Amino acid sequence: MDTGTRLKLVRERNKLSQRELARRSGLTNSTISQIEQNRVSPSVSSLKKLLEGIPMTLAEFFSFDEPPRQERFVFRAVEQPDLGSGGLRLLLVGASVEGRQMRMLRELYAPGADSGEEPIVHTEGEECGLVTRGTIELRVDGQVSILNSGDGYYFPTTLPHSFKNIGQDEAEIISANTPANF
Amino acid sequence: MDTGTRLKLVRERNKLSQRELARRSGLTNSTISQIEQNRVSPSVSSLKKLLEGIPMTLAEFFSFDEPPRQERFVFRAVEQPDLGSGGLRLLLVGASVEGRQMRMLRELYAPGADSGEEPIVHTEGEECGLVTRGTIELRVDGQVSILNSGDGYYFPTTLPHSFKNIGQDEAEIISANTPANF
DNA sequence: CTTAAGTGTCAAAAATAATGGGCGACGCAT
DNA sequence: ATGCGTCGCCCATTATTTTTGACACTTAAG
Repeated sequence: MDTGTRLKLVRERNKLSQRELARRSGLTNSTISQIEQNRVSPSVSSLKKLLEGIPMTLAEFFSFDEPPRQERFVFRAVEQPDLGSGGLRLLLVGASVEGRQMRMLRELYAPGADSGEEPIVHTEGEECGLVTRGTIELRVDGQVSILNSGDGYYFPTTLPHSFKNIGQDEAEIISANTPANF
Repeated sequence: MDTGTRLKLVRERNKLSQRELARRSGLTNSTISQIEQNRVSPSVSSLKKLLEGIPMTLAEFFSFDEPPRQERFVFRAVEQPDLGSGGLRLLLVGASVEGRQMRMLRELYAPGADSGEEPIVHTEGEECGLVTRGTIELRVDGQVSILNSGDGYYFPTTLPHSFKNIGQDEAEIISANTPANF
């Protein structure tokens, strides 16, 4: 969705006229008109001023979108695609959900299997999970922890992290992370 | 945090030089230099082009905060507070994490226990989960499904929904929802 | 009907952002 | 030391955005 349409939607939701929003933000009504028509692309500073009159943050503005439309709610075990390789299976729940905000995985580690060092490709985001079977060695930012069934974790994905099954049986983790990268 | 600093941080995290990012985004390195020094405020269209070269969305860019500072990553089973009542235990993972975006629960349903009809208080948000033990009857927006171990679900929290353990043994669900309400 | 205050839009001037070229500084190989 | 490639920054010109000051339209009141 383009910036102009988005602004118009936000403004109308708050029952503000272009002129009223102009007064509150310190810009002019003409500017707002042109932005909403996508005749110009506002500078970040201008947009920021506009949103202060709403009020709304830039983050909220850009993450604002239509409620997820979907017909399917249930994703059977056999329908979950495997994103892993080798001794590691990563089964994705809700693969077909359009525009989802989270990614939930059922992670199955063969004995000795590990996730490999994850490169820091993402500049934001959080990851959490819970061990349901087996014994996992978790490394986050240098810290090493041993997790057994029932233990959970929560960390920012900006930190280097890796998982390894140090038990003799298969280990299982249910994890969720946001945003739903790939 | 200002836009320039933010961009610089994001660019450097992805190990891109101003010129490399310029090449990828179609803008010039001079522009990037000036933006990062906050000598100019980029237009949304320019910023969008820049972020496409990262790649990153505008929403991600503006919701990017300094990495959540926290010392603890692991949350043991015994440390997880119980938010449920009656035959339902809701164990919260990462309770003490400041400003987290998700809420992960380990949900334990006694035979016959249910979650009750959840009122629609939230105008946005998503919920997903996976059944790890037992048999659950899930109702979402009138649709009824039976889920067994390994089956997952994903739906918008704007829809009415409820869970019930229809098996003879305890049932377990690992769920995550966003935003981390309450 | 007339007036006044409200709405969103438009065109030309003023202000701001983006480009293209050039600068000194750094690391690295010759 | 010299050259080479890259880094980020600076500046004058060009391109884009923002303001100014209109315009046409709608609504409600006199």
